[in-house]
Formats: sequence, C-alpha cells, structure tokens
Amino acid sequence: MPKKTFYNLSEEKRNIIIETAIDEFASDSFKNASISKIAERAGIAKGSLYQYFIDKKDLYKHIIEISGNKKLEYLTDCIARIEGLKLFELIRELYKQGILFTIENPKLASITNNFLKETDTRFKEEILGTNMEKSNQFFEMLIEKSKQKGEVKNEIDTKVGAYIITHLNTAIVDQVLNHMEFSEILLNQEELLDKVDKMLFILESGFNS
Amino acid sequence: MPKKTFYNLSEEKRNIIIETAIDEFASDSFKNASISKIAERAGIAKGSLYQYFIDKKDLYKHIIEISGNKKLEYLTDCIARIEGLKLFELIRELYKQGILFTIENPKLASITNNFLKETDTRFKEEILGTNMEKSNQFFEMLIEKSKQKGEVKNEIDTKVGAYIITHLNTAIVDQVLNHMEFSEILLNQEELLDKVDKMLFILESGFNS
Amino acid sequence: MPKKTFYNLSEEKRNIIIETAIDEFASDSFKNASISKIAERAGIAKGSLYQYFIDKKDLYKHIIEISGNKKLEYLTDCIARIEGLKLFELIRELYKQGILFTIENPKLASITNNFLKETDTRFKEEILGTNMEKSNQFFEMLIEKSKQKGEVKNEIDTKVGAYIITHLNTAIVDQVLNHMEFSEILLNQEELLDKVDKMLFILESGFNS
Amino acid sequence: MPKKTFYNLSEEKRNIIIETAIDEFASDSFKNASISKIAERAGIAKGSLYQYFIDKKDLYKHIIEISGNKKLEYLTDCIARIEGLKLFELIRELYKQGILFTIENPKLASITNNFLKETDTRFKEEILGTNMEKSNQFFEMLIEKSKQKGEVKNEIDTKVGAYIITHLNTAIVDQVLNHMEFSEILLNQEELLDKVDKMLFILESGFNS
DNA sequence: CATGAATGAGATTTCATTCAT
DNA sequence: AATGAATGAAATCTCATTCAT
Repeated sequence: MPKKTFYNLSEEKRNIIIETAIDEFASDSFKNASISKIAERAGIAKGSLYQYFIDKKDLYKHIIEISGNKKLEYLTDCIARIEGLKLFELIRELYKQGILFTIENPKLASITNNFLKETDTRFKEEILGTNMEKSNQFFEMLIEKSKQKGEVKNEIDTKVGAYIITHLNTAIVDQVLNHMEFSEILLNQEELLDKVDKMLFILESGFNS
Repeated sequence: MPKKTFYNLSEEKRNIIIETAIDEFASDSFKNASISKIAERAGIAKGSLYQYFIDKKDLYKHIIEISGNKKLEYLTDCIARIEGLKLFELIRELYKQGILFTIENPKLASITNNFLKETDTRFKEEILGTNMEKSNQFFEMLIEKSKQKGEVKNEIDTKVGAYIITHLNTAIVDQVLNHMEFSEILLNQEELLDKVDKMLFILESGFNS
Repeated sequence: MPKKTFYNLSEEKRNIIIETAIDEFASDSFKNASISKIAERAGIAKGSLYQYFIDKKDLYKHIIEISGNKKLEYLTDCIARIEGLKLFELIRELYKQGILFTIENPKLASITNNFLKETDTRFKEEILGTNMEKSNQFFEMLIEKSKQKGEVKNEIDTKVGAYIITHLNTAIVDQVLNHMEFSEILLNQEELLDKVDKMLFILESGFNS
Repeated sequence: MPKKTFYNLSEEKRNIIIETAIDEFASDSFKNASISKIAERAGIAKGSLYQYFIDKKDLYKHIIEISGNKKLEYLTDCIARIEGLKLFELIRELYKQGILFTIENPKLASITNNFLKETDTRFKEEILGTNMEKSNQFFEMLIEKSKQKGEVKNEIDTKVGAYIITHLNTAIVDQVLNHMEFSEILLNQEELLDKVDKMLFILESGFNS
C-alpha cells in the first residue's frame, strides 16, 4: 500500500514507476530485485521511492496486488457465467483465461508465480494479508455445488479436488512462462489449449459421476 | 563434489558441516544462504570451508546430491517391485515414500523442493548435470506400459499424464513442508496418507479404463 | 570514467579522493593497491567509492588518464615548436619536460611508469583503449622527417631508433623516481639535466650524419 | 637461502620444487604468485615448503639467485675473451648471449625481468643483498678501458654510457619475452640479432671516436 | 516533495603461515 | 621430517535505507 504521496503523482509518472518495478521484479526474485535499479531506470531519485512506498516490501506488495487485480479482470467474465456452466466447462474457461493472462502479461504472471513459490510463509502472509487460499476456496465451493447437482461423484473429497485443480493451474502457467523464455514464444496457443484439454479430459473422468 | 580435504576430516566434523549447511540452505534459497553464517554456526573458519569446497555452488551441489541419494533410498524398494504392481499401486507407494522422506528429512526435502522451483535454468543444469526431467520420463514410461497392459485408457496423453503425476507429487511434498513449519508437525501421517488416497482415487478414475 | 555522481561532489571532496587514490596507486601496483585503504584514508565509506566509480579498475583508469593529461600539459609547448627544432633539440626538450613532470608530480609519474611496466597486455589495452605505442610512433615520425632533412643518417633503422629513444626516456624517469625515493630529492635538477645532455650527446653522435 | 633441510632432500625432489616455483613465479609477480599452488603442483605438502624455506620471500630469493647464476653461465665465455675484443664486439656478444639465455630459459628471464621492474626498492635490496648495480659497474669498467685504448671518445660520460647499455639490454630481453608470449616464438633469432645490430650500429657511432 | 550522496553491514573469496600430529 | 587442516585478516563489491538540503 503506497503512501498518499504516490497518488499525488501524475498518472504518467505513477505508470512509469509501476512498469519499471514490474520489469525488475519479473526478472528477479524479491530478494535479488534492486530498488536502485528501479529508481535509476524509472528516472527518479532513489529517495523518492521511499517517499512513495515504505520500503521494498511495500512496493512489492503493491505490484502483487496489481497483478491479482489484472488477473481477476480476465476471470470475471467466466465467473459471471458460473451458473450456466458445468464444472469442467468452467474450469476449462478459467484455465484458458489464465493462459491468456499469462501470455498477455507475462511479467505479471511471472512475478505472481515466483511469489507463489516463495518458501518463507511468514513473508507470504505479510504480503497477502490473509487472502491466501482464495483460489482454493473458490474451487471448493464450485465442487460442492457440482456435487449437489450430481455432476461430480460424492466420494470425491472436496478439498483434495480443489487442491488438484489449483495446483495444476499454476503448473500450467509455469510451463507457459518457461516456454516463452525460450522464445518459442507463441508455441501457439492452440497447442497449449490442446494440452489443457488433454489434462482436463483426465481430470474430468476422475471427477465426474 | 567436495575437495579431498573434506573427506580427510573426521566424520564428526564432516557431519557438523553438512548439517549446518543443510540448515542454512533449507531456510533460504541458494542466493540468500550465507557461507559466512554456515562457517560461524559450524564453528569453523570461513577460510576452512573453502578448503573443503571450491565455492558456495560446490557446497550446494553436494547438499543437493546428498538429498537426492537419500530420497532414492526411500524409493528403491518401490521401484524394485515395479513389475508386480499396477500403475496406481506403484504411484501410491511412491507418493507415500516421498511423504515419508519429507517427514523424516524435512530440511533436505525443503532444499530439493526449493531447488526444483528455481527459475534460472542454466543454474539448475549446472548443478544437476543433465538429469533434469528424470522423474517425468520415469512416469511416462510407466504410463506407456500400463496402456499396453490395458490398465490405462489409450485416449490419455502420456506426457500430460506424467506431467500431472509429477506436479502433484511435488505439490504434496510442499504441503507437508508447510504444515510442518507450522509445527502441527505430526499432522499425523495417517491423515496425510488419507489425503493422498483421496487424490489418487480421483486420478485413478481419470486414468483407468 | 567516473559515474556522474562523482562530478556532483564538491571539488574539495573530489580532490581528496583523487589525491588519496594517487597516493595508494603510487605506492603499489594496481593489483596490490587497496580500495579499502583508499576509502579509509579518504575518510569516506567503502560503498561510496562504488557510487563514484564502477570498480577498482575504473578508478585506476581515471587516475591514469589524469596522469596522462597532466604530462601532456608539460609536453604541448615542445610539440608545438616541433617544426622549428632539430631532432635532438626537440628530444632534449621532451626529456627535460618529462623530468620536470616527474619531479613536480612524482606520484603520478610513478603510477604511469608502473603501469607501463605491467606485463598483462590485455589489462593495459583495457585501460588505455588502443593508444598504446603512441610515444613510439611519434618518435618514428620524427626520425623519418629528420632523415628527409638530412639531419639523420639514412642507414639508421627508424623503428629501432624510436625504440631506443622511448626506452631511455622511461629509464630516466625511473631513475629520477628512485633517487627521489631516497629523498636526495632535489639531487638537483641541473645535475639531472647534465646527465640527460651527456646521454643525448652519445645518441646524437650516433644518429647524426 | 634455503634451510639445511632443503639440501637433505633428494636432488630429484629439489628439482621438482625449484621447477614448480619457477613456473609459478614466471607466470605471476611475486605478490600474486601462490605458495599453495607451488606446493600442490610440486606434489608436496604446503607445510613442507616452510620446512625448506623461511617464507615466500626466501624461496623467491633462491629462484632469483638461480636465475642469476644461470645467466652468468651464458656470459662467462664472452667475459673470458674480454681482452681480445673491442668494446662493441663484446657488447654484441653479451646482448646475443642475453637473448640466447632468454630464449632458452624464458621463465627465468621473465622472473628476473619482472623483478628488475619491481618498484619497491627496499624489497629489491632485501632480495639481492647489495649486488644491484653489478651490471652497471661492469660496463663502466669496460668503457673506461676502451677510452684508454682510444676506442671510445673521451668526451663520453662513463656512467651515462654504462647506463644506456644496461637499460637497452633489459629492454631487448623484454621484447623477446613479449614476442614469445604471443607465440611467434621463434620470431627467429636472426631477425632479433638483426635488430640488435641495428641498435648497436647507432650506439657504436655514438661512442666511437 | 524531490533529491541523491552517504552509509555500513554483509556477501564471497583468497592465501601465507602456523602447528598439532 | 612430513603433513595438511586451520586460521583469520584482508580483498572487492552490493544494496536497502537514511537524511540533510
């Protein structure tokens, strides 16, 4: 959460700072990212950054938040259609949008994914507040509903099911990022979606009654 | 690969060094772990560490190797019984042994898991030589065999299947580690194995014909 | 080439740093000179030096450059009069000015001379860019001209001639420095110039037709 | 001056140590040469070196001495013929033998030349005892004799003359070494001797009456 | 608000020398 | 006499953060 001073800046300046920070955090872990480089590349004084943000962590937190919001934009449409879709239709859409988000915002996706892999749990909680596990809870809710509709086997453990779906999602994003790094950049989306379909084919047979 | 000098040390001293290094690398990534701290905590001179190991990377490599070997010990029995078991019986055993390894060697497991999450591919290859992807390939082979036996649906994509199994494996290990950190340490093994069974129940229905 | 930050410092501070660096590099070779000592003696933080210069080499390069410029100041007058003078009149002037430079800037002269003696050619080129050998080429040109004017025997090999003149020049500077070290500091200039005259007397008879 | 213990060693072992030390000192300055590397490459314990020599300097001193003696072997023949030869015939021989020594013992020559370039005069005296300047004095004596014989102009300053001859000698050796480094190794001796002749041609005209 | 110089702790690494065995 | 493990000071370099202007 930036200080007030940050919001007093012109939008243009704010954007430059954010973009530069994203660049830096995307190309390195939190610890190795350098405040000095961000200031330098953004063309502002190092001290200024400390006028806008409490410290490095604070800036990082803000970027993580931005990324979360951006990703949500990609997902809201799907989520709106939650009622009309079957569980795996929805999951397919969500995975698809997640891939789209990753391709169109690779830096943000990379930051988020790196963050998710951080070991230091205390650090993670500090950054996120408490809303870790949001994704998990969302899928739990979905599965529960689907059980009620009879779409999904009752024998399936809801938590475990949600867990699987969540983790495979981040695994996919990871793969997209890795491929992009090697600049087969557009390893074409179709191929990717094909993989997703193959993955979901397996899961679906596993979940469905 | 430590220098000769390392192996000339008393076993006791060698153990102290290894244990301390494991402690340090377990609580921080490679980059953030500190040789200085290791030396200090092990009660030896900083310079001495450089008598035993070429550099930080060399020490890290050694720890990774130790961990790999230790884990292999847990898995060899399963793997020996490869022929007699059905695919998911084997996977269950492998997951189970993986959990056991993690519970009994949480620091090593943590180091390995952190390593697997490293983004820098060049670094990873430097540490491992080339045998990345071994796990994936192993599961691909298993699935292929099971298809031939008719245990697994032919429609399933082998690579994607192996991918799922591998990733859920590391996800489980991660979860074990996280829980242990919060010192519900023995969140009892039974409960965990129960979760694994629930997970495999889903996957099995998904894979089997 | 210092960073901008260096030029933002007060002249006084800049001078202190430069003087201290000169002291250090004059009393030791590049490799053995210590950035830590420079910082300590200049009364600034070690880190600060790295705000002003990229690294040790960068600072060294700057000092070498300063020295080169200073020496050039001593020589420009002579060089301007190049046309009016006979070869050995000019050489005498150049040697003389070189001695003057050395006496008035013994530390700079020492640094330069040490640098010229460095064995590592790659290092030298890195520091100088490419203009090594400038002195040699200058004398070659002079000799060539003098041959045309009939002042110098045609049988003389131009390159070898230039080589002799260049090397005796640095030899003289060396001697001046050595004597100064033994603090017969002013072994008076006259005596020195007398030696130069004696040296040139020999060379002149050797060169002239 | 090695300790007695050194001379108790088998000649073979002594040779290995000396050769290795020569290798190391030839490829680096005194300060940067590494005792550890010498011990390692010679296949002896580091501690042993300290049984044979007081310290690094002591070993270095010994090597310098060896080099001096070796070079003397190349020169004694010339020197023996001192009476029969004219000044520049003798100088030519001495330069020639110096080049031969350098070509056949490049490492020793390199060590010696680097040593001569050392700035730290106290260090130099410590190593050499007092016999610096020996070469200079030798040439002074020669010149004096030649003056008496009427071969050399009386106007020439003996000291300055000797100085020139000495310095050009080391300059030549330096050039040989540099060329060898660039592995035009045998830039053929003839070519070199041709250069020497050209150099001496100049000097001779300068000296002779 | 903006600046950017200053800091200083801490990182990795090197190496001559000592000393117990 | 031989060994080689141990030492520890010193080297270069990095960087988040502070603070005076």
